[in-house]
Amino acid sequence: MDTPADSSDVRRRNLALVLRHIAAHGPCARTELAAATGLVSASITALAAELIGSGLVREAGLASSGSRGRPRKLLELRAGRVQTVAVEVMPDRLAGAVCDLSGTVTWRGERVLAAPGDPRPVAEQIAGLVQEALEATATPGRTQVHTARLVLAVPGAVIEDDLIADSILLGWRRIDLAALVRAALPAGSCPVSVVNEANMAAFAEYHALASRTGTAPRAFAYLRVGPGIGGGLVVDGQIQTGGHGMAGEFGHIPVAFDGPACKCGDHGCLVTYLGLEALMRAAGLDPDLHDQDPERARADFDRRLRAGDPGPARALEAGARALATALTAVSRVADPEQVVLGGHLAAWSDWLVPTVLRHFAGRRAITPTDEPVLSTELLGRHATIVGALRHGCETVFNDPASVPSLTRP
Amino acid sequence: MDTPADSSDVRRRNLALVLRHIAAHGPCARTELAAATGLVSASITALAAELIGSGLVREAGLASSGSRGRPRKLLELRAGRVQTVAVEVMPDRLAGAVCDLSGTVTWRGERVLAAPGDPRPVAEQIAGLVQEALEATATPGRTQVHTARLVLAVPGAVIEDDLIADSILLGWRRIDLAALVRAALPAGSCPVSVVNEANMAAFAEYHALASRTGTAPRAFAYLRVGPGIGGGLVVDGQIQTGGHGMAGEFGHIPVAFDGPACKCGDHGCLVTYLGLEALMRAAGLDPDLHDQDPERARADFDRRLRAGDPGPARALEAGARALATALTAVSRVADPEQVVLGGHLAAWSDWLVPTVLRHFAGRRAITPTDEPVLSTELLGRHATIVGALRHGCETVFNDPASVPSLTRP
DNA sequence: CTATTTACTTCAAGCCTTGAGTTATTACGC
DNA sequence: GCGTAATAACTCAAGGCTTGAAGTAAATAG
Repeated sequence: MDTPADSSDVRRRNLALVLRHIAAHGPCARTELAAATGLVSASITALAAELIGSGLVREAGLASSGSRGRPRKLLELRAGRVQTVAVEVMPDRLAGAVCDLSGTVTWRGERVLAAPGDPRPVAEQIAGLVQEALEATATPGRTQVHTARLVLAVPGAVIEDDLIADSILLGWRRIDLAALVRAALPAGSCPVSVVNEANMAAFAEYHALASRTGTAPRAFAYLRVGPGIGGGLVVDGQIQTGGHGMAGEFGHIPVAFDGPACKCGDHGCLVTYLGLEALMRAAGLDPDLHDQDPERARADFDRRLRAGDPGPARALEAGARALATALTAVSRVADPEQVVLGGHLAAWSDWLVPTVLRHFAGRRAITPTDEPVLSTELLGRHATIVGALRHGCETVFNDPASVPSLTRP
Repeated sequence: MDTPADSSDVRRRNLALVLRHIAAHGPCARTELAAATGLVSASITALAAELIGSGLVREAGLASSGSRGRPRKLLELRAGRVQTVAVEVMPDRLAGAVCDLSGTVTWRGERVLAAPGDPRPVAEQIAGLVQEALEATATPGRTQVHTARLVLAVPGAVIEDDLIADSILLGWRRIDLAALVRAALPAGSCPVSVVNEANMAAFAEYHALASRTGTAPRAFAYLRVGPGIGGGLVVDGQIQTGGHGMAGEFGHIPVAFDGPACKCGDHGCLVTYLGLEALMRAAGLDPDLHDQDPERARADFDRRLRAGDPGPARALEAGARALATALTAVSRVADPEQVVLGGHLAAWSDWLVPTVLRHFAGRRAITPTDEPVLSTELLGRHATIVGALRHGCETVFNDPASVPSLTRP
């Protein structure tokens, strides 16, 4: 913000503009790029030359448009030129993935954590998984691949740019995971970022929704209760982290100050109404099952719900009121245009959303139409890692010049 | 976001950097500017020359630093070169003010609205007040004054850049106030912006706090219940408006889904616990007094509170629980580092804040230290117009080149 | 009075975008 | 088959910007 600008910033921005257009709209000619970006064709020539030089883009044949005139030379993204590695750090295991610039996942891997509590061994296992990923995706003889970034998605608050402040789930406090992983990787490896996992899921859902509808909402919220509780806020395409890396923790929005006690120490959090354990209790099912085997508990609840058992339906009906309240709070604070529900909120949205909308409708007559549009997640379980990968790719989309020139074409 | 950049953007940014530094740190020499901005001294020479040319800055004598060497030529903000006009539109009256670039208010004026409901007459009366302001501040013979912007602060949601979507208080729906005022002003007048009034108060409090503490919080929230209910969210120095211009409406955060009915059509909004009428009712005072004379009601409540009457204290004690819940919701969504209370929340903060903090402390042992720092407003009643003026000045600080060169020195 | 130190300015160089003019490559009309 | 029009892309000088080096200005210390 307070650094001076020079012509390299201009170049960075315009390269990004061109690269983004090619990535988003598929192969296109320089003329189209000029029209779409507002740059003059001479500039496109220069920018395209640089992108071709760094291998991010390639000329992919001609497109005779039927009409007369010189045919267009199409510029195509060389997605394989860049890859991003993401690792999702869970309490008991790691999940890793690699994708190229197009977002195509080229590798997936998992690893059960040997010493979950201890940050240093975890960092070493992360580094090991990353090495495995890089070896698996290295194809000798193929184009040189530039690894843009390693993104570590953790369930915890991340502050001060990539320092994990706290993670209850992992039992960590002020752990600089990025530094630990950097130390465990060979020198000269790619840059490392640490981000919140639910925020990445939100980021992924945001982009999935944007590409489905064709327009990106200015303010967007993702709220997940299910395997993992959390969410994220995206404003103008940027993940909002807040002052302590805790923005978007929608699961712990209090919906009643005299509500049930929550594990977080507060009372009446949304999860105390919509968490699976709470739902089971409200449905008259045995909540102990949840502790023993959450997945079976979920399946059991789901089966009974779909079978027409009134207990689960009643539980969701009550939960929907809490959800409506929480979503109202989100609207009052951040006013998203669109809210996406995830986890079992998405799975059981047929029972939840109508009640929520009814609640909204009750007041829409008086207040302005400021309710968010509700929908359910598009990516589900993979959202976190997809978002983390996408987040890593943003590095390149924001600054294409960070990719070095190809030494040999 | 998707427009190309060229060297004029570089110039804009660097001019802004220099002007901001001079404005924030008082008269300073080119060498200091070079050190502070990171620009090279040759660039500072050129940038300063442009700022001097447009009259935003002037050379103000030498500063012999005591040590040897050529003395520094100080550059000083010429605050009077630019002025900003702001009008706060209230249901029954207008309040206007003019300030210069330093934020010094050079004129204040009021006008009782003749036809409050009707947008066009209101726009004409706004234009009249603005004309009055411009005539009152015009000093023939003095430096040419550039009027950078007219900012209209309204109690309502503002979307699509300066179109008022809805204002319940004014009874307006989708009124393009900026266009109406532009039409009522002489051709070639300054640009007109429409903004939410509580957001501007938040903006003012944000800057007041930042200049008092020396550092600006990354995420900041202002919450006012008093004469006018509302607030605002400032992230990285930017007012957050949300998708429908409704971000920061903290007064209508629901704190209990089965709480009292609110005028907004919802139940359990924060104002149903901390609005003055609710407080009076909870204190066992006659709530009808509030309708008749809110100011007297407030004074009455205040007197009894300070006299040790247990009723008002009890009402605030209960309200504080609601406030703690609402602030928790704000933290979960936006995670501000700092929250400023305004209106009677500020006046009675001695009764509210300890209870709120006690509530926070009850869970701090378990969750990370993500609670916002609480404080009370620094500007009070004038915050809205001060914020609106400041917002107008941002036009110039963001783009000093928008100020034309002086025709005569 | 000179040397030194510090502040500021000047100027050529390097990037970047732009606009005009040039070249490349096709289809259409005859 | 050939000239012409049309479209795409490239080349190049010009202009704006920052920069680094060299030069000038103006004080103090000895």
